[in-house]
Amino acid sequence: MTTSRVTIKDVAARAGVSKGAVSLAFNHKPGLSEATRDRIFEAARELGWAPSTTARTLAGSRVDVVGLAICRPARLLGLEPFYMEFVSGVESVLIERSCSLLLRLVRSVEEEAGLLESWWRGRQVGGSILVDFRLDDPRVAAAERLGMPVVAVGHPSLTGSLTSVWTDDATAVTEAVRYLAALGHRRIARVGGAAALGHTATRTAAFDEAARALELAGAWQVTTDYSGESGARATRSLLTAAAPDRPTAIVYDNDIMAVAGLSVAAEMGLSVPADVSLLAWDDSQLCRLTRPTLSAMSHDVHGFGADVARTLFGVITGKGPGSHPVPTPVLTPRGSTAPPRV
Amino acid sequence: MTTSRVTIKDVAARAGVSKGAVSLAFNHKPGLSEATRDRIFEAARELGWAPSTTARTLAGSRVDVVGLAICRPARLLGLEPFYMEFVSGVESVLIERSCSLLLRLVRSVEEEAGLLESWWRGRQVGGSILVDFRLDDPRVAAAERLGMPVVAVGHPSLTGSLTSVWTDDATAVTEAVRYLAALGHRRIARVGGAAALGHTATRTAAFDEAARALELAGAWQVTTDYSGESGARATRSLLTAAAPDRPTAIVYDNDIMAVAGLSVAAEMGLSVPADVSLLAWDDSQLCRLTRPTLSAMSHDVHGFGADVARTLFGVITGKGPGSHPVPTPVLTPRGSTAPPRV
DNA sequence: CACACTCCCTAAACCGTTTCAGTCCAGTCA
DNA sequence: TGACTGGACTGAAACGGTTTAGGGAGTGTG
Repeated sequence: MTTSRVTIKDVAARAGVSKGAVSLAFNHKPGLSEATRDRIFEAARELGWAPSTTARTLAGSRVDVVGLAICRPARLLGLEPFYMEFVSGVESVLIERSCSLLLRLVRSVEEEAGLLESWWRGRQVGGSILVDFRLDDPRVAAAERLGMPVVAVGHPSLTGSLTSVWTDDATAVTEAVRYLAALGHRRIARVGGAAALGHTATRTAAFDEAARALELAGAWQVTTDYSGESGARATRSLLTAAAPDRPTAIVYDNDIMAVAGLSVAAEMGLSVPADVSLLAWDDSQLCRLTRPTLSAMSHDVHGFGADVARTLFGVITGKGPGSHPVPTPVLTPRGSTAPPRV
Repeated sequence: MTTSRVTIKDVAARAGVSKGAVSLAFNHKPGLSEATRDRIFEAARELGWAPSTTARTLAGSRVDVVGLAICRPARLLGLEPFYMEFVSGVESVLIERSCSLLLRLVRSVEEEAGLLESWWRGRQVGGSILVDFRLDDPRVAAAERLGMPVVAVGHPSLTGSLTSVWTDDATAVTEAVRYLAALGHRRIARVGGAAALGHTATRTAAFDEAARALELAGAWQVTTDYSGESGARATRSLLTAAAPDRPTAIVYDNDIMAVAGLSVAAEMGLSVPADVSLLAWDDSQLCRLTRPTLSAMSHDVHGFGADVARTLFGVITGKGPGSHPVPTPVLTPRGSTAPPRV
């Protein structure tokens, strides 16, 4: 049984002031004596009142909701530790601005572009976070046209004039390949993520370049859908070649596929790392739970999410477009990488 | 460059009707001729107008947002495939009602109870989904007091008068233990989840009861925080006992801990399933990626989320409280369970 | 003493919808 | 013909805040 909703008017009456005064107090704006201010807060506390964000939004002040749409098949989403960790990072900074996160799962970037427009026109969000950029992503044009504050998580080459936050995938891939080469590997493969994704293309190009620069004897790349099954299938196909033509090291684009690869190697009677070295990406707890433990290119996804959120607030408050690189993933060697058996 | 926002007034003007008429048309309410209706939609299409949800909410119609607060340490969240899959199930039904999900990570259920109140008072959400019930959970009283439409994901014994959706954990645990006993195991352990959680208590009680009923020679239970590290630690401690006193089968409360357990067994030179059988819970893709593959108590988390969302809509539209069991997890035997070595 | 200048605070307009009491009009019936 | 009915549509009042022009009181100045 709720008593009829308490509004700003009740608070004003109780404090013996006008609605406007209450509004000023709650927005920490000048023009009120300290005594009045206190009286207002006291009244609000007694009545258990907090301003209605809906009314506040309608009246034209800021919108304290930020949007995040994710476009991946539901089946794969659950398994990617990345997103939840990213979201928790985003939340950590939203919370201190008392903002909320509007989360939406979509089936295509086109749908997401439409969603963005309706969010923005309907003033449902004050800004949005865009992830998983494709080449020629329609969201870039949509956000630019709407003049909507967004932060694009992806390399500036993919995100047009939008403010972007990105990890240097090219350098990370290069470092991964160099590391394996330094261990003595000459035949290296990479099991990539979704081909449609921009950062997959970046990594693919960087891998090619690194392989060329190091004059590797063999370099393979395949793209997948990030699922464990795909990772297993890709690994199986890479490892069926006879020993001299087989890769001696495989780099994966996430850790799920690396775990799957580990399992396939065992199934094929190959020992890791003696017969084949495995290197994961997006280092989550999972990499420390396997036998052997998985070496990985690890980065701080939580902190990444926080950076993105902070950058979005910058854009919302009118900061011009910019490009914000975050620290490159660093190599964390564990038990799955070693020099190849001679 | 956005042109000044287009509102219902513009649409009304263009269609040559009043604002009220446009409202009627867009809410599919009677009182308008077919011709007028068409004219209105046409005008709206030309202007690219959609009603502002903010104004709509303020004007007192329904709120098309549902809340979900999750209370687990950020570090663990990322790894639990459960939540993202659950969320994707929830979304699948929200989408067809064109609703959105307001997601919030909180640090305690007390904080969540407060959040619930501010969400409800501020009309930010039309209802909420409550997960991870504790014993004597403060959210029950909060939701009851506010008269807020919520669905509680948890056993009715924990959720007071709230509408609940729940899996029959007791039966599932019993089935798991029976299965292992049927294979010939007489010494069985369980590595449970967080002790504070209601369903952990349910499972613990059911395990005790099953062990008693089957007159097992040994039964162990520990609670953890669901993390891989904890799972590993618990497993290590269970398996250090000398052979005759050691459990020959271990049941885990999620799959991350089971994976960790598998790795610990290998580290201790024990073979799975010959020396020890392992049974996971919350069957995700992960269980098929290990060597051996993990047997699990599996259930359809996506469908579960969808059920919960549908139930919430029922509550929002005034359906009285109820208790909705969903299918009990079923045993999916794979490579990690077998009769004990004699 | 008149004037300007501050400082607090109020009143009213406004945000973009929904809702509801009416108005208007064509049609039916006695 | 006049009374009544019902359908189509309008106008204005909410909804709960923010914003801003301006009013009144107090202080310093010439």
